Amino acid sequence: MIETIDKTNFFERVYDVVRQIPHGRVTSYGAIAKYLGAARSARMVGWAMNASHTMEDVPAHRVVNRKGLLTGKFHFDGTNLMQQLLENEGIKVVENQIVDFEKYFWEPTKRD
DNA sequence: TCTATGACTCCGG
DNA sequence: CCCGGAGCCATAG
Repeated sequence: MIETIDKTNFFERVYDVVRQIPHGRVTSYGAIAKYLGAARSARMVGWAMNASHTMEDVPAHRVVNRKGLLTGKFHFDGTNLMQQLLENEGIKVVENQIVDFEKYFWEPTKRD
């Protein structure tokens, strides 16, 4: 529940949304930012993800840019760890880009 | 307080 | 869709 989150922490709001991403689905930074009411702060979402390393329940690998490109894969420990995690969820990834991105795309507002 | 930065996005060509 | 440029804004130093 977003309302129950400590709104003082922008990061935690992002983390909460990311945690709500269904298994086998992905979303974009902009979608999250928009859901948080800061559509122009997509970069902040990415920034928050950078700090998500301290979190364990934050599937940052399910968050990609609007093109479905794994822009943050280099921030993971392994070179292709992010891709492996996505493929493990049934998502096809080629050249650091999610195949049929629109098909796997998940919008926070839908929370399907 | 001010400046730099970024796992982004939008816009025009 | 690709490319270059501009905008946005929270956090770090």
